[in-house]
Amino acid sequence: MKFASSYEPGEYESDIYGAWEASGIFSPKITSLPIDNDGDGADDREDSRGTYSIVLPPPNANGNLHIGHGLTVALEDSLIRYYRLRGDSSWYIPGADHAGFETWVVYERELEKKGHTRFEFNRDELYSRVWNFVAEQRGNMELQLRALGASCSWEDLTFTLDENVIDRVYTTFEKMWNDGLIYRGEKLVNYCPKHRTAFADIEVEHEDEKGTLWDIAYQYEGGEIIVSTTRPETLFGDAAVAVNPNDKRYKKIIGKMVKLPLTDREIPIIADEHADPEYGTGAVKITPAHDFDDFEVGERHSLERIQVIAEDGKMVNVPDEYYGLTTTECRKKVLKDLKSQNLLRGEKTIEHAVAHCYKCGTTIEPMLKEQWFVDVEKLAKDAIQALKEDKIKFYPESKKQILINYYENLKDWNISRQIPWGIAIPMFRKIDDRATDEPDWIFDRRTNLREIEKAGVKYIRDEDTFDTWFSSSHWPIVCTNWTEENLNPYYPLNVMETGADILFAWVARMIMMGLYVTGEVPFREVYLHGLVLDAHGKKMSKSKGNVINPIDLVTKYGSDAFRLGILRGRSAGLNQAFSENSVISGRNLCNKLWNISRLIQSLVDKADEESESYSTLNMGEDWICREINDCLDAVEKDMKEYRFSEAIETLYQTIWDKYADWFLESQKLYQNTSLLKETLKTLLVALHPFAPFVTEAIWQNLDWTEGFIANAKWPKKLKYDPISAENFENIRIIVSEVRTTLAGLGSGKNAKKYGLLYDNDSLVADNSLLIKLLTKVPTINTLEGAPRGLRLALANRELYLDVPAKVVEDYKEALTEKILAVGRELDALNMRMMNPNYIDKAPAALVKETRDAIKEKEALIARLKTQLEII
RNA sequence: GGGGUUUUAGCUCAGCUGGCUAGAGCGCACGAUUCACAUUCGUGAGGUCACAGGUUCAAGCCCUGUAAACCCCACCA
Repeated sequence: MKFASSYEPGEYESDIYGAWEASGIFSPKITSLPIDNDGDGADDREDSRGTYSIVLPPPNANGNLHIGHGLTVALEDSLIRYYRLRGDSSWYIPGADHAGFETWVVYERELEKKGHTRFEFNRDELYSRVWNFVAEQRGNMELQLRALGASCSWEDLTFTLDENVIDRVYTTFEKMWNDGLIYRGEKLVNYCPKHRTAFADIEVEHEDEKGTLWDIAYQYEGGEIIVSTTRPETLFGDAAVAVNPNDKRYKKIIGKMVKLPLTDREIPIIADEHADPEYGTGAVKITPAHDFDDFEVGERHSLERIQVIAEDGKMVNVPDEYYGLTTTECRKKVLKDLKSQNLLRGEKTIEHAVAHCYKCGTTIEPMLKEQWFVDVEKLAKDAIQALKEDKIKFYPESKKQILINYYENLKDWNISRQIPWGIAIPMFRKIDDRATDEPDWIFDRRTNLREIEKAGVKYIRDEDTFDTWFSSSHWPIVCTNWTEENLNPYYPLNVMETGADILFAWVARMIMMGLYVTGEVPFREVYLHGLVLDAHGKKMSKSKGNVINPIDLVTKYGSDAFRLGILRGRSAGLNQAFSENSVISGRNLCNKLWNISRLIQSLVDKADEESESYSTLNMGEDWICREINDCLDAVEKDMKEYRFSEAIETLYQTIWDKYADWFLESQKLYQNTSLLKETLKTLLVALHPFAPFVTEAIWQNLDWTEGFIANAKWPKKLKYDPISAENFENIRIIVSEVRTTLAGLGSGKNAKKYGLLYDNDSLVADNSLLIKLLTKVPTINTLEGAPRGLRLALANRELYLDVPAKVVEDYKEALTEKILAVGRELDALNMRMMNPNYIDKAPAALVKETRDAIKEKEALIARLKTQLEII
């Protein structure tokens, strides 16, 4: 016997994965390139697609997978495996992300642990150090993906720093540069003084915090104006005081020069809509170099941008006594000095949003820097158009409009990062001042060089690297090897499956980049999953200690159990709780299926006949064929609509409740082995996308299966007799009623005592063995003489449990309750029929259904009442 | 400040185009049993579907409003 009495995933999983990988079934070769006879760019073959492609959102190369990756793989691999079974050439393309900033933070921490800082090394040294660090870490993540069952084509693994990726990124950058979509600008950027790098808006986290709003007097001849600020230390960078042009209080003094406190400088009072008369004193100091709003006010009024906070977070361009202080120290001193000069006129506590570095929590300092920007206007416009034309379908649907709103308000994209770990920006700055005719910046791919010479002019490479999202927005393009010359059947991807949290950062940018580079959307559908929360619906975090490691669950319960568990009860776009219970339930299903197979294999072993083709021989067999077909229909529909949870639910019910508890039980009377084989194979294949390992382990253990189930064909519908199938439903109803009634009589042991009597019922007579088996009643006989015992609550059958009069007496109360309950149902139905509008307006079929139901209930009540009278 | 999502059994969630006598898993209660499986089998309890109106023959589902929770976006000094 090959089947142990329970399924032990640990004994099979790694061997199975190894066998799959070695067989090459995960690596689709593009066997036939498109055939384009008429030159319209479209593939002329009838079945022009036949391909199914998904890229794995590349996990960070520097660490372990977390629960979100577990969900990602469960979703994506189910799709990939399903379409592979359906006969498509499925391509699951794995990747790894150098994760510029993320990895950099991890590495810098390592450096600090060893007592070093980044400033001891130059950019190139740092780059190669991180490269080695990542190379050490990367294998982990890839092994974990295998443990989750991801049927990736490993030979196609793409790393975000692979040469072809960098190449493609440079090509795009060059095209954008030539199209005028790239510009260098001095703008305020989000700057983290700890990490010393700029961020995109999206990488900044805003939090409401308590702060203080101070009132400070700025004096002029014959008067003063009180400004309100939360950042007194930046006053050294003030270029003006703004008031609202409609603010009557200040109208007369617009244009006056005021003396900037603690300095000798004078700044003007200007009129600008930005000043809100309702807020504070209605007058606001303008610091263009250190505040996003003020920057814009400064632009409108051509104000000087005075930088007073340096990149290390310390004060510069300020009077000596403040120079070199941190912003916090400086704030204290400024307040103290203002107070001593009697210029501090008030303070109050307010609540305001403060920007933080999403990694270290340090307050973001708006900083004036020269950076590379992408002009997003046209890119966003094209993306919006594509979305409005429904070129991409979203799951959940609501995300589409959210994305359109995002595009509509998108600001230019800062793509410069001041960290060494990343793709070097291929721009070189002229250092030869005499070459006045030459442009200041030129594009060149030779980023391995620090200096280059062109036409006798020397240029030095920009030290900055690209924002990670600039390269990863090319992911569908680079992973499928799309090129200008190659009509690639795998591009666009069928679906982009990823976390809803990176809709803006990643999905939005892939769409813009896909359209810009290829002229086509990069994927036809987007499925977004939500966060996996802990069992109580709280976010998982290290500090809360509620983090669940997917690999721990895989080790404990098996990969399939994890996949089934995490998909259960989950729908698109929602942040939903997850608990070990659902994994346990998945583990139980695997074991159930294992034992079902064990039973069937043992039955097949015992059988002598060897029939290749199956046919149904009794009602139970017809019934299970019908149920399995319904299940296949449901699963197919669910997969098309990404309803993973429902597909699994249906499979679970079909395998456990229908196949095992009814059909296999009924097969214990005698066995139709060819049908057993066929139905088991069908169910195994249908479950395979979700539970790849156990289905493969079983497949390999069965004597009558070939090849890998991972590479099998999706089952065809089974043939059966529908009338016979429906008859089995009646058996089920009878059996259920017997069981319920027996349970209502008290002890389950009664089943051993009481026989079943029938009057003129050929269905029961013909299937008495089966009914005995399923109900455990000892005898089934025809009723002789007057009715006796307990009549079953079935409308159209004369069935009695042969119980003594005293027991019937005890059952009286239950019977009365039953009559009342049916009566209530009957009343509800009658109410419906009494409404003439119902008969007029409801569909005829429904009205008939109601009429039939009424007849049935009436009959049932009549029978039960007779029974009551007999008692 | 703007937007979105959620609210159904003790817990986690289904319920797709309105037809529902509202389902599942886990948990709970009662019972069974060693011959595929205790990771088992059978039975059951438990819900005015957040609240208030409305549309409809018919509302968990559609509309309006209210409340709560969560999330995203946003420069408010």
